[in-house]
Amino acid sequence: MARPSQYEELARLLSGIGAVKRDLARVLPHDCPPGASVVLVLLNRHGAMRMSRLAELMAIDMSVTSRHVAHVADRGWVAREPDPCDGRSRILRLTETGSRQLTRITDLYSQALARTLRDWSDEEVGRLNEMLARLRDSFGDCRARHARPDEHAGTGPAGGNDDDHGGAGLPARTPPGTRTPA
Amino acid sequence: MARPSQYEELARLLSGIGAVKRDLARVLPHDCPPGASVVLVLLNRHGAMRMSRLAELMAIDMSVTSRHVAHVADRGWVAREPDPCDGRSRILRLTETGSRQLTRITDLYSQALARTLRDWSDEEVGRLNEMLARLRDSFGDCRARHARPDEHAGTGPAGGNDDDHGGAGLPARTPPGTRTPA
DNA sequence: TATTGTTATACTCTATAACTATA
DNA sequence: TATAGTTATAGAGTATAACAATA
Repeated sequence: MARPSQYEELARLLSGIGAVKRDLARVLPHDCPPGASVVLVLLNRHGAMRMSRLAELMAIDMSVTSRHVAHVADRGWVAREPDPCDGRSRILRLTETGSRQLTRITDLYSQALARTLRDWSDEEVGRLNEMLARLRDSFGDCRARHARPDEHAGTGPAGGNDDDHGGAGLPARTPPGTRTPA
Repeated sequence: MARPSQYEELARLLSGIGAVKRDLARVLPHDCPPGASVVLVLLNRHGAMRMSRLAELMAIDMSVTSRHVAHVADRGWVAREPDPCDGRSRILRLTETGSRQLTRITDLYSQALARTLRDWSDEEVGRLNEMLARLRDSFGDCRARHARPDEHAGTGPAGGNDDDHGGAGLPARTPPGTRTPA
């Protein structure tokens, strides 16, 4: 348990991270905004999966996920294949074109970060990453506990380690969309 | 300079921080969303200031700042006083009511963080804060360099240390609103 | 003519709710 | 009846551009 002032400071800093994300987003191509990019990143990292699983990884509602997926599917970067196990479901898979697009945006993002963080050592960036991962985990615990292991992975271009489980869900009592009454 | 894989990891983690921020935002009162809350926090921390300075601290366009300020001014939390030095400008100042509102939202935010980060030590949260502050500074360097010291501070309820200078601005070559062509 | 701030418009992202199709 | 996914609608946040008032 930290001192209250530390929490206030953290709250303030988290708010400022928005500007960092906005700046980074500006290096992306016009037809591949952050939401679409994340779809490609996660499909590459975790392999083919269903809509619901992707929504869980992105920690957003499935309706929003559906729109992001429609965007990348329209451009041929992701294929929506029927799920042999469940007619209601669709399996999302990164296409070859999508894989090339992912390479492009990953390069752009990394170059921007390399420019901006040129005075950070590899070890320092590593420590920041660890902290952010732990922060995400602390917030995502309740939601992530229910996450099943990738059911349809393995066949895709899949990535590697599976330490990512998206990231949200409040302490446990505040259901999404519920705010303290004014 | 860090390894490219570290940058990719960081990009992925930053994207996940959005969920953390959304969760935190849900504890705020309906009539005081994040944008409005930040206005109160910054006016308390830096003291009375002009619109342009606030926009700089928030690292957003002044048109957006103007809307956030209108929101909190409508509720009596912030007063827009004429600037004796410049008829075009307005001095923003936190009111007594605004100060009480700030206390409320700070408590809500801190309590939410305390619940979520109950297994983080004070020192660990401190390290995370340092990292985030440095990250913000790395991104905000070029924009912050031009920031003048608070001109109209001192008189307000002003806070303390002035190590905050908002936070954004890309490496230097990418002007706001410019994306790599698809 | 340049600058401060406001307003109108548009875009991205998100959530809720209604709806279709399948289990 | 319950679940997977889609679509319509609404709200928060931001950026650009046009505008008013002042320097």
